[in-house]
Amino acid sequence: MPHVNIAAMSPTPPPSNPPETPRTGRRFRGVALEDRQAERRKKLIEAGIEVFGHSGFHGATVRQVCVAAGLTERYFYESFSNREALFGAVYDHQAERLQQLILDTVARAPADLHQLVAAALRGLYEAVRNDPRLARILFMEVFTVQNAMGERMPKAMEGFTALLVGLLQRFLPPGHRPEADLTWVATGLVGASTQILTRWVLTGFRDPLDQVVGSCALLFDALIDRVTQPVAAS
Amino acid sequence: MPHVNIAAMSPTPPPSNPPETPRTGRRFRGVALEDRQAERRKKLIEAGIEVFGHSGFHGATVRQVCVAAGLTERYFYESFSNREALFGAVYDHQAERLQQLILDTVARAPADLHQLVAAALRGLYEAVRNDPRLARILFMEVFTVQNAMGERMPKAMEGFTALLVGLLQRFLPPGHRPEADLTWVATGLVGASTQILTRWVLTGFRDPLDQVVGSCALLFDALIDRVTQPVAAS
DNA sequence: TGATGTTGACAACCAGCGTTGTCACTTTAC
DNA sequence: GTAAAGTGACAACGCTGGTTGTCAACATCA
Repeated sequence: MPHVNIAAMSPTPPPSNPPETPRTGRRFRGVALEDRQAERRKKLIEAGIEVFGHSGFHGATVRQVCVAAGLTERYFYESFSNREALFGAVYDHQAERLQQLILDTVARAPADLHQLVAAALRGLYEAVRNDPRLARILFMEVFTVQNAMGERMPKAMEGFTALLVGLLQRFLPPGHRPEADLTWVATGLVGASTQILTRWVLTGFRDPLDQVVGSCALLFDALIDRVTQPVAAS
Repeated sequence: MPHVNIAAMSPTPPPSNPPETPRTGRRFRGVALEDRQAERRKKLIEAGIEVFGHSGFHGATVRQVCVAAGLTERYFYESFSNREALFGAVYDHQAERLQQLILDTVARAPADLHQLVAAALRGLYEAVRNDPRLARILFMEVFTVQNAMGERMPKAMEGFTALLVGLLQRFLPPGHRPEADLTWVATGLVGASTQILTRWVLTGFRDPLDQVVGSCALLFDALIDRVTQPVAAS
């Protein structure tokens, strides 16, 4: 058994809501208060993805989000105390999507680490190409949001990094490198992936997916080989 | 001769100002108009580094910058049309510093690519540790400034990437990889370096320089070895 | 049917900040 | 010495956007 608890990587699994949800308040158009609120919150997050992903955090206004959500400001403040709070929720939502995607790939992974890496990267890159807002929110805008992101972003990045460290430790002969070094190396690989991804987005996905994924995988493979094989020279 | 024109990498070398600078305007406290303006501009950029590096672009205000510079708003708008313009100048200034630092390392580089990479990374990381505002401005805040940065940031990143591609092409047997792939790989390595750097900054330089540089260099070395040696298996 | 919860549209308030203007004071040039 | 340029402190304007409040229309439930 590897050290990594892959399940623990999954961000805040929805607590299987207790069967007896005490529905309070008056029903409206047939739906309970909680459901209406949840529905609005969902709409706001979806609108947040759209607006933040398009205009960025600082370019977005609460009013824009509300228009996109088809709701009014009042309901914005019903679900979120301010714009930053919405961004936090949006970020978590998107990060969860990506992590889940990678975890799925890892779960039904081939035993070969190289193939596993290639598959995970491909899934990641395809997802972003299908929805470039992902990249902007997760890898660019985060940096700009002061408060929540001093916490959230490192957490998410560490999530990916830890997953990678776990994989490396699982597949590599133990004791080859101290874990601290592995963490830095994994950090670097995460950075390489995201930088390539970001540039790919910015250049309008000009180069084919295979080339981009292949180049990124080459970095992973090189590192894996290097750490796997006993040191040769120098 | 390698393809790279290293000199061309250097951003906008100051044009050796013509000997006969037609000093206009009245002298004040013994200095000419142009010199006073240049002095103020310099102070503003220095203040910009301080304020942007501390509060970020969106957290900074023109007034803050002016206070830090010991000047008034009027002189801000004398040198820069708005806050974004100042950020652009600050960014260029810092990017130039770093690029120059790396170019210096490369210039008096050992013939061994591994040692060269290690030296360059060490210089880079030391510079940032000595002035963390560098990292924030160059690797974080850029993303958040819409207009100018859609241009500037890619340019600067491409600068580093192109330098790296040039190095690889110079030291590697030619024709091993298509250049397009090399560019993506170099992009990844730049991303790895900056991600590690950023995380190092955010964790308060807890881990020792040697460890961080070593881990980052490991990625470079692994890639270099992999591309240098003829493909083994797989 | 009537009282009350719910919604939507939108005005209003408030603060911050970019930007421009005012004015007294200092330095320079003649 | 005097007029004009230069400087510094700071007020003032205008806009934008976050946040709260108003009000009429509609839905629900007794």
